[in-house]
Amino acid sequence: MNSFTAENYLKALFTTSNESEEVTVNELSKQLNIKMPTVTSMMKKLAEKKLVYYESYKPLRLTAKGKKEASRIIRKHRLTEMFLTQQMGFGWEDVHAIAEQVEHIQSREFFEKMDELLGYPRFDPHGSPIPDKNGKIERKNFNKLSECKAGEQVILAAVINTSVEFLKSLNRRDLKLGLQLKIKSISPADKTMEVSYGKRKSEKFSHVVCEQLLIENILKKA
Amino acid sequence: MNSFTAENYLKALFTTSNESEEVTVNELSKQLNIKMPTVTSMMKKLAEKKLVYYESYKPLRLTAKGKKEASRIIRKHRLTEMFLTQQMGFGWEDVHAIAEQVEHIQSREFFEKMDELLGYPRFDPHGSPIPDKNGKIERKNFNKLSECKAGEQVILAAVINTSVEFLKSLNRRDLKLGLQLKIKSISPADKTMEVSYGKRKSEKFSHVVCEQLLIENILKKA
DNA sequence: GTATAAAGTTAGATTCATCTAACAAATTTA
DNA sequence: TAAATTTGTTAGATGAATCTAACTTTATAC
Repeated sequence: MNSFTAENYLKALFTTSNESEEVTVNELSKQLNIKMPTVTSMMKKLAEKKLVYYESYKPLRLTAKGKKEASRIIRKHRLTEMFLTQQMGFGWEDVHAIAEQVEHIQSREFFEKMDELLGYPRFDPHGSPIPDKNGKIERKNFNKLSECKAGEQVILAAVINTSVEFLKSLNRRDLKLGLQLKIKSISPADKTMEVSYGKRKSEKFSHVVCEQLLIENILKKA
Repeated sequence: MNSFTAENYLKALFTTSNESEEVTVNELSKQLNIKMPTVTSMMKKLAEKKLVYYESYKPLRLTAKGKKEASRIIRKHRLTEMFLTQQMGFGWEDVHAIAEQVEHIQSREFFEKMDELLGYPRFDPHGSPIPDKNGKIERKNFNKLSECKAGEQVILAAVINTSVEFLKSLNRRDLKLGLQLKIKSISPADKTMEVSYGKRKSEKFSHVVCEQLLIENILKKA
């Protein structure tokens, strides 16, 4: 089995799995844009390699080995995204497509060097955590901006939607991770939020947009 | 046909071809470590795509289109090698293996950014020319150190042998591109050269080694 | 200048990742 | 709970890249 192919299945299994760490053949098929019979047959092969648990008609689950392998790939992807923005000057909207390719490079040294040059970052340019070398992922419980109340002050910590269009729309409004946002008001009609940040004193964000933005509460000094 | 595969054939055709730009099936087969029948069948496919001229029992030749495509890949390879040494801190002995993988990445922007960050370099870390965007290659007529005479002063411009072992052996002797070498004497018995450079006042290089080192004559002021 | 060796091709097999068509199981719905 | 829908599997085909075995052409050597 081509490592490229297997890696893409593992990554999809990892990122698509719900809280119970399960994925259905159907979900995976849609995610990868590969027909179900192909997925089934690949799952059998990955099961032989002890990377997934596979039983007919049951949801799929990564084994510990599979999880480790998957997070190794996600680590490479996210380190690459970080490298592309921090060291090469790409915008956060441009890095995904390139990282999808770079993540398959087989060279421990290459990614270790990136990590070192970046100062061992813990989050990628979209705020997603970078798994450590053992596959451990820092789980921060960020809340959605849409769940905040008027008057709150929060910090933009991550974006859920990482599509080029969405990120470009955020660029147009000078929105970046780390910015402090102040919620001035929320429209009762459609939940549109009026927010101020940086030099922008009054920006309106639709509810749909607010659901794609993850925030961190500002730490209170003891 | 997978672009990865085709790219490797094109690259090999380009780098293996002699002055008359011809390569035999046998040579290509050895170069790529792929059996002759496989090469033959791939050549027929590349011929359909107008990338090579193929006629039964005749040597292979890249078309103009094929040459352009091949030098695009070599450009990506060499830019990557340069990026790895200059921007990431790798040694010249470590970059080839990584560049073999990175060269297949499909992203104009990625390589343009590298080029820009590097200041549009014209040679890679081993002294090989980096093809320009149109596939044009600067041909410098470097001479072999082995052909120099005692008393000459020259500059180390490139290495022919880019194997890890050879480059490490040069590292051990503090030899780098750009160094000025002074040929102190040549043993009549085995053509071993006694050379001085930098802080090294007397280093001996066997004839075999001297054949792997390309030099540039020092420019005389007008 | 024929015999031998080397190089190249053809034919046919294999493995991988994919597909479609047909069938089976599980889930949802009426 | 039986019918309809969705999900999943099996079987069989396809195209890509590779191989080996057998054959043909070209080059080399005596």
